[in-house]
Amino acid sequence: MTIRTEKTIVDIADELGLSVSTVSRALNDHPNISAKTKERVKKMARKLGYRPNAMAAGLRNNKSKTIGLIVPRISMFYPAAISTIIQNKLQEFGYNLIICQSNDSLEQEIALVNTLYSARVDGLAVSATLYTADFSHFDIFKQQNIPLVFFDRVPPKDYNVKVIKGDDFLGGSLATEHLIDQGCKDIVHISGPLTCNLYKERLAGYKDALQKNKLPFKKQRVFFHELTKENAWQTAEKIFSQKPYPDGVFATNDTTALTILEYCRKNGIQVPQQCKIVGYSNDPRTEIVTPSITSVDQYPTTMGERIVAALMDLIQAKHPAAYRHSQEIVPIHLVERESTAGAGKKKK
Amino acid sequence: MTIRTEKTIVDIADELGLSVSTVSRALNDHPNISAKTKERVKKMARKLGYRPNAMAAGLRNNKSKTIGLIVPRISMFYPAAISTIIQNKLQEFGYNLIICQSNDSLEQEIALVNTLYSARVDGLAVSATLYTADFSHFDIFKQQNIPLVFFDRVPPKDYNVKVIKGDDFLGGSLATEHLIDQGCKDIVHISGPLTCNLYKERLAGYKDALQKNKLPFKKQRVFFHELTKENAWQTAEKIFSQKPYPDGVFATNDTTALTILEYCRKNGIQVPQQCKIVGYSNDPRTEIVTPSITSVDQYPTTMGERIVAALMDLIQAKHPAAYRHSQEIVPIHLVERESTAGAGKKKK
DNA sequence: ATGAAAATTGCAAACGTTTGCATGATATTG
DNA sequence: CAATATCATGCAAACGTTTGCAATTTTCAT
Repeated sequence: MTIRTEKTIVDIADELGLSVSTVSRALNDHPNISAKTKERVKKMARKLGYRPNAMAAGLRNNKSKTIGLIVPRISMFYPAAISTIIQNKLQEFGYNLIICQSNDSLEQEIALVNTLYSARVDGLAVSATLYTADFSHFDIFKQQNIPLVFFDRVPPKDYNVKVIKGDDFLGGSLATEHLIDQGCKDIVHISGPLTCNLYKERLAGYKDALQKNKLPFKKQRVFFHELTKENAWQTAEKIFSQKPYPDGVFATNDTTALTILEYCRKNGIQVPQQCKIVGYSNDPRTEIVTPSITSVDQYPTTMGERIVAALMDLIQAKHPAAYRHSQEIVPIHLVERESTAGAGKKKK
Repeated sequence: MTIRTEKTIVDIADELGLSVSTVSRALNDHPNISAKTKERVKKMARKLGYRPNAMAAGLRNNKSKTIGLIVPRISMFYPAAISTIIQNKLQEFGYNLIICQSNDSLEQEIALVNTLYSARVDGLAVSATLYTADFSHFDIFKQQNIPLVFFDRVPPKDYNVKVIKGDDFLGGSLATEHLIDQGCKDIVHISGPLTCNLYKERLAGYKDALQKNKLPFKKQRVFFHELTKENAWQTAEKIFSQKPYPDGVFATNDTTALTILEYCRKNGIQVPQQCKIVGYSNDPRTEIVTPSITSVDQYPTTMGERIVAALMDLIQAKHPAAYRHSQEIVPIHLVERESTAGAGKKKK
């Protein structure tokens, strides 16, 4: 039933009495082809409505001009912001982007790695699942020497691979220190699964800041949950189920910070007077809520640009030696807002 | 320098002393192949670490198992929410998704259509640019009978194609009527470029509601801008540059509504007492801001699911007759919040 | 005009699959 | 046991490009 009307390079060749090789070279501006032949060919291509078949070219060249991206979910602010940048940047380089979501499921992540490999993407950028501890399903990419870049949620150092991440230790420490500077003495930290480097490092930063400021680290003042809104609400209930209330909360993501704020507002706990709050990622929502929430900005634009730069680098170079561990750190900075306003002994 | 280690179907055949055709059929569970051969082949495939080459298969079959998606930008709530759903749904059907952003540039949109065609996507879903009036660059897809679905921002009826859209007329009218019900007499509407069906229809809904309630439609109470935050702020300044202030504002998107609220708060205009506000899309930000903003929910999940359903339908059926105009309407509903609380003569 | 160098074009194989048709092997029937 | 039906496998072409090498044409100095 399908009416074949797709024009190929062969049609152009026939029409012009040329060989397919000449047509191919003409379309690709090969130096061996005379200017006037190129013109003739291109004109005919336009006339026939010819569009190159990327799959055929890809098969022959063993490259797809396509990059794969795996993120937990594209509806979350930080990965969404990064995806946007990556997509736009890659477009400039003539690459397509296949965006996939693991939905934080290891099983889905594994499946995606395989389909993206099957699609023969020329490179892969990944922010792993919360629970990815074993990274061996990414081995094919290393074996076949296909550019592979991890960002944000990354594997441990011994999984030799290119890594671009934020300075989560510094972020955790700055956030905590800021709360201390604003007068907090009893700071709760809400963390995530420690399988994930992010939360481990932010927690370490939190500990470090307490220590440097001679405040005790208390195990029971650290809460763990799985970073959904529902869980955050439960954690809030736990935190405020008994006195004394903390005078500061450092949440490891903004959704949690927003939920804590909501809980406080609904339960008459004054923010920032009674309890100060800091979040992480500088989600736009933290800015518009009342009071606005102090948060750690992760420069998603920089992150996205660096990811693309790294991929393009690896694609160009492509000497098999590329698979050593190499880590790039994207800076962070604290955006101070109303949720941490206070007496504020100023920083020295 | 590259070490070829990619295993192909030929390697499996050699290893087992079978022909490639048998291997191919075995891997695809063709009925003509005996159970034990299938087992042997699959086992060897696993052992060799074989991964199918999607490009080779695609070239042969003339299908890529890939769908293209073009949206203005994936960082905006509504398209982002839809993309999420589409991606997850397609994954279930074994399709990859190439997400592209036109950045509301017609030029980029045209380029994207061509690359996606070159990639030989098996289907294309599009939410057009604000300024796309001529849709002829999508003609190739129609000519080649490749499933094509427009959603949200869609072409006019005479561009015979499958269309899935929200009920924007109803949305505009419900929003306006709600403001009237809450006691507003002088309602400003902030619209977008009328090249885009969405804004035209919401505006029509606004007019209709005024008329039905015997309120005058005044041209100078409708403002047009390009829906960025900066422009929204300028529009706010224009609106409140002279008295009388409007007692209601119906903004055609949430970013604008949020900006109007911000302006009001900074300038001591009480919301909702002095001025009520309604937005469009039910962006999560409208819920958390103070006061929370009434907005029109567009059921992005439903939209995403319908898009995928439509694409899969077209892919299955594929009788060339598919290119008649066909329109599907996704319902909307008004989510009432604090920004329109008021006397409220209740609806009959 | 001659020959060699330079510029342009063509031939044919290859990329990794899938599939119509033919062939070979096994089972079934009278 | 032959003849036939059924099942399992193989052959070879095709999908639309790209590219090394060979062949042809043009250019240019002698």
